[in-house]
Amino acid sequence: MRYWLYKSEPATWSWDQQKEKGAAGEEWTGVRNYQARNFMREMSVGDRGFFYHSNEGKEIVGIVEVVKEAHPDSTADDAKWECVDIKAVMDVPKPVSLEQVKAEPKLKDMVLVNNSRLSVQPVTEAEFAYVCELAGVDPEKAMKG
DNA sequence: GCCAACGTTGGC
DNA sequence: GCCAACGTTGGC
Repeated sequence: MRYWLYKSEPATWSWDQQKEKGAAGEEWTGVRNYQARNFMREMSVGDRGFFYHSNEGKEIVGIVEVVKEAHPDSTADDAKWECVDIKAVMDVPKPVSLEQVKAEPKLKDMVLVNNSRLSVQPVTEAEFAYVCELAGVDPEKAMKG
């Protein structure tokens, strides 16, 4: 089991819209960055991740799970671009802001802080657990389902 | 709305 | 294969 973070501008694709898709989930389309695509290729069904609102909000608002591994992105002209399908698992009671993440010494190495332009990124198990605590989520539930 | 950081493109 | 020009992301 690995952990990830997905960024989305709420004006384009929000957490509410993600939740409306329910257990079937939805394709995480639109990634046009090789690093981000390569991370998606590494994902397995069941991997958990954070859903982050960029630009507006700038906070982690929910927990998602991979339901389908990497496959061609139907919105891309070029077959090289791929996406996974993810579903919403749970809200976080206390969204964790970028500001909070930056203020936490334990989270100083998060990609979110160090590479602000990467839209799909890995999160370590320790980081994931700690952010869960800040978010008011039981890490056991968030990490094991 | 600005701009820094970063990635990609394309001329040479 | 270098690197200048350009485009995009996303924090501020």
